[in-house]
Amino acid sequence: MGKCEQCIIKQFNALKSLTKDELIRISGCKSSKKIKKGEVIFEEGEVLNGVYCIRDGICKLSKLSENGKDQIVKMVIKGQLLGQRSIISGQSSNLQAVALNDMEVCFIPKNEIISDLQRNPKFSFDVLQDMARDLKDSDDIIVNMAQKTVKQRLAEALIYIQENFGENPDGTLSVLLSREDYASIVGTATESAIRVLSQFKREGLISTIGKFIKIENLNGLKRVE
Amino acid sequence: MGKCEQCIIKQFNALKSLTKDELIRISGCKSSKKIKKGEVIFEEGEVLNGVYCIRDGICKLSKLSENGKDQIVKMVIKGQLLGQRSIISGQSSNLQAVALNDMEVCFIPKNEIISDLQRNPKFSFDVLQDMARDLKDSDDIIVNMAQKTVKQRLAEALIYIQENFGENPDGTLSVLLSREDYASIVGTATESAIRVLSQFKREGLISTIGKFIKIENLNGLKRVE
DNA sequence: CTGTTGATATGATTTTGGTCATATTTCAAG
DNA sequence: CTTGAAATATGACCAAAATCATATCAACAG
Repeated sequence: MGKCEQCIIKQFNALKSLTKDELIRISGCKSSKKIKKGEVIFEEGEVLNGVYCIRDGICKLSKLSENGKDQIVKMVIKGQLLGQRSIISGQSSNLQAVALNDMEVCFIPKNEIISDLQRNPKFSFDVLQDMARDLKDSDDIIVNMAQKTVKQRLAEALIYIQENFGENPDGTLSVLLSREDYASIVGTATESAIRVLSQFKREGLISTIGKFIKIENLNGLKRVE
Repeated sequence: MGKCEQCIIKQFNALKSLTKDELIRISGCKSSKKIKKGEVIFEEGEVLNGVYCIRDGICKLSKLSENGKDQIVKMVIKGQLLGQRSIISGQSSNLQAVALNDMEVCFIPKNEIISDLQRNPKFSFDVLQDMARDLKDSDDIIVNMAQKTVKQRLAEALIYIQENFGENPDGTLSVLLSREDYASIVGTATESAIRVLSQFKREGLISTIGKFIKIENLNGLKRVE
């Protein structure tokens, strides 16, 4: 099993602020897991016993609405930590996590994280900064949900995905999402998401290669009204 | 000027975790302010030089959308801290803060808060917990915005305001909001908010006494579809 | 008391997007 | 290669909510 002290993934998250000793201790109690695409990492309402450090892959965090539809709230990618919020609040998770592609994660037990948070101010400040960023992102999402049209939100989602999760060699978005996932990100009906994507394609804003989507006209997408 | 060590307001926020020494130091550099209803506490994009501890009153945090409409993202009330997020992230504020009634606040300089965060793990863990709670609330708001109707959102807003901000002796909601504010909370047009409130009144779910709203049928509001 | 202003209210119309129905395509299992 | 299931696509229709147009009301300065 890999050693946290030597793992480069930690550069991308708050674990980088841990001391060598703390990392060695984590190394000793962490466990590595492989998670297949579509697999549930944790359920809404489940009590988490630790956090996941994502070594590879992407997952979606979603919440079931009262009307029975799933709403994707956030996507978490390689390098980021998953589950801090629940660990810190001590509450059960308010979101479900599902792998969007094959993932590799390290599971770090709750006690270890909590004691590091209480011992290492630099680490806890780093986590604070992560959460502050998340909070800002959430504010933006709320405003977009409330004030923008489905077309605008979908255009922005495509841009966001390209900018944050990267593209394949052929220029297509590296994350493969179903139309239902897109609908669930922008908070609309699956049919509406399909319709809007078809329209974007007709207008030359995007193209598709197999199941993958490629942004053809970034500025056009940004100007969607 | 009041002394933080003796102030009871701090019981309601993370400042309760500071030591007596730390509180005395804050007392020495804080400043008290009175803010009139409608006054702007800070603007979107403004760099904050500290946090506000709210001794009395309520304010709204809103963000200007690209379509020119203001979206209320959060309301902050007596006992809570205002501006932590910006101080922690080191970025300018992404929200505007406006007093909803006359307020009394204490302004605590940034440096003092930051150094306490880095020195006192209990304090920083408390702030972490606050932010974790906020993050969960934001998730819920996102899901509601995406999946519920204007009528449902407005009904929930009324219930939320009653439960969290209390009521006057006559049973009316203690926070006085304009129809425009209600629209801005649920993310709809002012006319729509007015229409829905009128409908609620016609159906006996709420009543009005002067400018104040009174919830007459809580269960009815909860069942709104 | 009157005129002005901003908030509230309501009607008429249009737009957006949800729902339901039905094809079509894709892909994997047999 | 067929068959069946799931994902994608598209049309028709309907409901929710935005927009535009007025009207009414409350508060207040002059």
